Amino acid sequence: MEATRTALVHHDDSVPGRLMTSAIALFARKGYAATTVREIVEAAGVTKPVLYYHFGSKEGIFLAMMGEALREFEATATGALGTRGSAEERILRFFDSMFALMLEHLDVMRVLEAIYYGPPQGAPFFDFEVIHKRFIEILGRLIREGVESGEFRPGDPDDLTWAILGPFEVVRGMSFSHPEMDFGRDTLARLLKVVFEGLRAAHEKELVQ
Amino acid sequence: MEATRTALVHHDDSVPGRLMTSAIALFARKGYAATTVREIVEAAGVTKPVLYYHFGSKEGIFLAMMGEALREFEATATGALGTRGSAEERILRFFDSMFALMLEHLDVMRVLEAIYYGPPQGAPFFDFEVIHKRFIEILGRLIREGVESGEFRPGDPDDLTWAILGPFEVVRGMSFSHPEMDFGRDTLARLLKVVFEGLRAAHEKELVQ
DNA sequence: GTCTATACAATGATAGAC
DNA sequence: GTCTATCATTGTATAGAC
Repeated sequence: MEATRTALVHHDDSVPGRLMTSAIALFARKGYAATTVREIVEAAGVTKPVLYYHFGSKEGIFLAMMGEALREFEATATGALGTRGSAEERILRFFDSMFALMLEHLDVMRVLEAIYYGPPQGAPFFDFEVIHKRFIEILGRLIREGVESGEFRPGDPDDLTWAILGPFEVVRGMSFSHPEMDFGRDTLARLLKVVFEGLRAAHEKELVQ
Repeated sequence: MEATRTALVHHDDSVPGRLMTSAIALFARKGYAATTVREIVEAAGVTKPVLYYHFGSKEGIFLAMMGEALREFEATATGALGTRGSAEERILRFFDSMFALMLEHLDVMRVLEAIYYGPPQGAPFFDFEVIHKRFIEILGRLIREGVESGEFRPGDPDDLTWAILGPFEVVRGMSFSHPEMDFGRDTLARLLKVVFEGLRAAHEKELVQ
């Protein structure tokens, strides 16, 4: 059950690395429950006891995979905060970093999100909540700074936070369901700008409100 | 393999209805692959051959479930279009109808989306694409009308469409991952208003662009 | 660390009586 | 239409040799 300590998401060609690479690809393509240990070890070119030796169980390799993802997320999120500029610029930069990280590890993210948003598929418990919570917390702080400085219009900071999260959710979803449409970082930036700016025509602004 | 023709999502207490109710709840809670036929029939208070008699297979009951969902979606989407008002009002109404439908069938949606956005979990093929496509197509048409009438500012209609989809994606995700937070229809309406209006303060509008 | 061989429970599905 | 009993297969996991 002991997990390895090396960075397995950036899979080297060691035996545990190859096992992890295979597991990620298979979990992403078929789901956790539908993937068999036999398939994982065959794709890695080893036999079953090798997986049990290195990861202890099917659950073990899953948890190792998620643990590594969590560490990378924390590092990137923290790094993206140490920049300067307007609230709008900092929000753009934060989303861009997070989305780039996601695109780098699309398969891991697919597994992670399938379980976070959907049925657990028999996968062991993993506290995805800390990731989601931290993401929203960072975003909320950036929004609040923008409201306090007068850069953003007054309004419920929570509502503004959820609203600006929208474009990220859209490109995230499309990256999974329609990777061929290439909803990349530029698309995300464009959609964010639309939300910053609003949809209404200028002359409508005073009319409605 | 023959599917029943009655509305199974609004489960009556017939035997096929009870089987469908159980299957929906279990697929939603554990995932398609992780749910066993034995669990379904036990929850429905019948034995295994009964499921095979009515639905032919585990795949059969899944496909019946999705077929029913597709029919309900089509009916609601078409109904939501026959209303008048400004583009903004019609968009709000369209989203509200779709979200209400989703909340009514949270479990079915959880299964559907887990497979649409994530790994298929060994579930049989179902063309979810027609649902997604029709959703976007309707939204795009409403946006284009608003741009042409001058109600919305000029801009790439596709970008505006994806941007206004954001709030829906946010409340959808939160309904699944945090049902206790009650991201309901009112929240959706508020977030949509934020996007219509934009985040920037009024005096910033001309400065940036 | 990796192998062959296998234990053993659970799975989807069916035969045949009623 | 629903049951009991059972099948063949596949699942995770392990023992023991090298």
